[in-house]
Amino acid sequence: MLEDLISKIESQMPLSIDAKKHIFAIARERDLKKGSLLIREGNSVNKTFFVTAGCLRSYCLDKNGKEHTLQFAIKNWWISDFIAIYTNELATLTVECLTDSSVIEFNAKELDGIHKLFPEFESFQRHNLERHVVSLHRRILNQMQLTAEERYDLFLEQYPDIEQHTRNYHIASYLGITQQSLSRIRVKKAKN
Amino acid sequence: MLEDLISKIESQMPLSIDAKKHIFAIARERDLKKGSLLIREGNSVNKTFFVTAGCLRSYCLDKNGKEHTLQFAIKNWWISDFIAIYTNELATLTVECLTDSSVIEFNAKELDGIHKLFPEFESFQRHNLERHVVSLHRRILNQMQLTAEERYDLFLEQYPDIEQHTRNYHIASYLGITQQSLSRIRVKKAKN
DNA sequence: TAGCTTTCTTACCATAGGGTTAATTTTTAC
DNA sequence: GTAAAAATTAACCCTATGGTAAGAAAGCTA
Repeated sequence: MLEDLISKIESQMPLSIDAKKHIFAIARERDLKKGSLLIREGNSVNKTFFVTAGCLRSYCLDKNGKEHTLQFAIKNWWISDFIAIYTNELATLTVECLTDSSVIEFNAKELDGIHKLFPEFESFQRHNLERHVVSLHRRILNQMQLTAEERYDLFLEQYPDIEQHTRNYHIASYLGITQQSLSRIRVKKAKN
Repeated sequence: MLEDLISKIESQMPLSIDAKKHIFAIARERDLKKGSLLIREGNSVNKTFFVTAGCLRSYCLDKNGKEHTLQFAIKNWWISDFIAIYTNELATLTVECLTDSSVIEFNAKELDGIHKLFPEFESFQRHNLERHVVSLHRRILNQMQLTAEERYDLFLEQYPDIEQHTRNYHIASYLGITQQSLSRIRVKKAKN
């Protein structure tokens, strides 16, 4: 529901009536079935999604057809193909609903342009971009310095409830291992 | 030299005399010896660096004392510990000069605050943040879907002149492999 | 509930890359 | 320019993870 987004914004900044109205005007609520694709590799992209229920992921296919999950998104997270959005290139990612989900859909340019109409959004958006940078830096560092098992532990911490919604091979493809390796790790952990 | 930065900015946006003066006022030119550390893990960080000559890198140490290079920076690149800058946490990275280098040092908050005095910087800074996000996304995807050899090829493309400045183990620690593995890859490529 | 489909586990062997050490080459420092 | 230090290569074997395939379990569908 749109109220989820409004309260998320209001937890970070005061929101005028007019600004709220504008958000209502450019937002589109969508309910989606498990398996729906919001963005498809190779298509043009101009939408960003705020998740209000369910679970989605973005992934790419490598030249051998193997999937690599870049991001999961649950309630109150944003998801899109940010490479495509920020570079105006075609999508290299696919965004898929892992469960029945509800999202708020925005035209990325309209959303991005809010600060032109409502300058109070300027630092809010800047701050979100900075946090995005931080989370990506962290992901890179974790991938470099942690073992597959440590990355799995961290995943369970960071996404405590997501395991119910995802297939093992989704998690494996996020961790950068095969589902067989993940299965081995789970067996090993169950023994301890 | 500061002129390098000015012309880099002017290649992306018009720059008023006043704005230029302001940049001169908050910038500090520094010449550094090979091996100097600009940021040390564990210390507080409030500086960002624009490289005008030489070559630097940022890296972290894992719990086994192994180095992992997050970024290289050559002429016209920015480098810092962006996690620390954007979260106000202590540095998790170390920034090191790989060669004698020249940088322009900024207080990160002052640099970031330019758009408050000169609003024309707002979209410039936003755009830089977006490009930062894109490059990090790309790094993650490359690390996930390419082999060590493919990542090395890409590295040579992206940093064509950097090999002269860096030790093999710097490159290996950027690629996520050991220097022995990199050595093997180089031998293999030399044979073809 | 039965039957079908998908996912998960297990076991096998294969392989990329890691760790250690020693020999060689390159760089640094005097 | 030479000696010392550091980096690279090479060879060894080791380990974590991958690929394939088969069986077990779970989830859907009728």
